[in-house]
Amino acid sequence: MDTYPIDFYEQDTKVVARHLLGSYLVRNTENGISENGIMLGKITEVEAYLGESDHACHAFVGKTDRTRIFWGKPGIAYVFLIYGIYHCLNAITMPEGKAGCVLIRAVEPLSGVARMVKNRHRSSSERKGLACLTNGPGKLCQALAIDRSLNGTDLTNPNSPLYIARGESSDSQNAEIKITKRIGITKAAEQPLRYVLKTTTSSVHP
DNA sequence: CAATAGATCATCT
DNA sequence: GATGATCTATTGC
Repeated sequence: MDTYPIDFYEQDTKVVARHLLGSYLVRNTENGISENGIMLGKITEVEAYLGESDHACHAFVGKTDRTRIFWGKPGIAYVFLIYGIYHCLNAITMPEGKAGCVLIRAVEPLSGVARMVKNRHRSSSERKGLACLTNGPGKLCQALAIDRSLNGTDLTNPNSPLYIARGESSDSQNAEIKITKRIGITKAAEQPLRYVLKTTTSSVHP
């Protein structure tokens, strides 16, 4: 699978966000034993966080131990703990020296699904089916075993335990993308910076 | 079904 | 000592 080069992530955060839709999130847990340590999902929902000027972005507060990564190399994973329980995965964007990131909010499970179910091991999630397995930032991190130990991972390197690979048609996606306000934030909540793939296999009425 | 309370901790003041 | 870029379980119509 082809990863994106660094200059892909150097683009404007909104551009990167839009193009990450339809790309693949690959988790390689490489236990050295079985080659089936790979879990794979298609990115279906993201949000853009625009750096120092964006009140909702962690980088808004300036450089601290936690946020310094924002101004570093693009194409790097920023993983943080939220509400003391769940993790969120972001890809750092913009050239070195400028802050920005894209939050991965949802993926469609494609490979290694059994392991994802196991990682989540909620009895209720088995009842609700696959649709509820990775359709939230905290959920997908749980399913793909993503935690703060992966903070700083190079997402452009296919040898990383976690990386992002190109989708099939990054061109003709414009018509399939829905843009809405970001979810779950209290600051700068009005801006339309959430990007959703319309091809949501709507799972209604269980 | 819609609304909401509670879990739980790294980070920053 | 307060605060979340969330999720689940529970309550109340």
